[in-house]
Amino acid sequence: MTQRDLATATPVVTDGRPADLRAEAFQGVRDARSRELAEDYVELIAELIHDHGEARPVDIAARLGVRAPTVTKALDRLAREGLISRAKYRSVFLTDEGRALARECRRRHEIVLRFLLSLGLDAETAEHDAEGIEHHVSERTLALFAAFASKA
Amino acid sequence: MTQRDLATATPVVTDGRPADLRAEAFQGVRDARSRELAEDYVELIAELIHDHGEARPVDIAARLGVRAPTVTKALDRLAREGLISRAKYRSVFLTDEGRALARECRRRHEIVLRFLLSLGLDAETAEHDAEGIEHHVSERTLALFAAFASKA
DNA sequence: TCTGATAGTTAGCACTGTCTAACTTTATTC
DNA sequence: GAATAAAGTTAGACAGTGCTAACTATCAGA
Ligand SMILES: [Mn+2]
Ligand SMILES: [Mn+2]
Ligand SMILES: [Mn+2]
Ligand SMILES: [Mn+2]
Repeated sequence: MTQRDLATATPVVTDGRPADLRAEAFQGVRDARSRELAEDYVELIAELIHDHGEARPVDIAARLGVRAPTVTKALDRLAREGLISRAKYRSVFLTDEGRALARECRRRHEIVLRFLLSLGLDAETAEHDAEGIEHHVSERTLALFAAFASKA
Repeated sequence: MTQRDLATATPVVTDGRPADLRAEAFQGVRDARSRELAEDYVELIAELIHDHGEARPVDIAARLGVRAPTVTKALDRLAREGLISRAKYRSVFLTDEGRALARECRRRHEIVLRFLLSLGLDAETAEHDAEGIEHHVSERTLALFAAFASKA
């Protein structure tokens, strides 16, 4: 068997799935990862505005566990992407688009969280895991999670 | 209410949880994210070695859906971290540490995958979501997933 | 209204993870 | 065994995500 055979023998199969389907899955995960930050930021900003009337960088930093300049830079990106609006030395506002994304993220977060709790997980671990998992669940999975949680 | 009050009123509570617990969760997610790449690589390398006798960069690249130089650089990092060993222009081997990590990742991957399937998710979406979720499930959650899948 | 404390920004560093273009090495095939 | 194809590396670009140190702006209280 030549190397080329090894690499591309008719449909390339490793674990029973063609290589490009796997590649697609990995691509999807990379995409999700690139959106994670923005999602956590807008979700948190919406929450701060709701609970305290405004979202200040210092509060964002404290809750995310990062330093102030990290937040400044991230907010610049979010502004560039049209998710927030801001003026120098002032607190942050969500654009319509940002608000929509925040709502969507909050929904995902809560479905995942309720699901984990309904499985019997303790509250702290559930919050922990939900914070990561929320960015990697498809709409289909989410539907199953929601159904399970309301049945349980 | 002054700004300082807003930020640190006795225990800072937003949604019922103190800010540092949340920060810890986000820190955990950032840590997980920084391990994701290494995990996917060693898992895939182990699989290629098992199925084809060797793990060649070109095959890794095809399955991950990235270009060859991306793989070269990633493999350099993995070697630096002691997870793989390699010689220039040759295929890749796992160190003992790499093999151990690969086993652990494969286990997590399979538990998450089986769980999603047992919830009723279709195979392709399950693979997709598992590829992302696997890096963000705690051992506790994993135990609940495994129990649910074997009961179902 | 000063003034000191708090908040925010800027500059600059480090590392990750992706790419393309160009080159080198290895493998296949005639 | 020489020519060609395939695989792999190197160099260099660029964006993201984090940090510290140093500066600037705003706010709160005397
Ligand atoms: Mn999150
Ligand atoms: Mn969240
Ligand atoms: Mn994965
Ligand atoms: Mn995996």
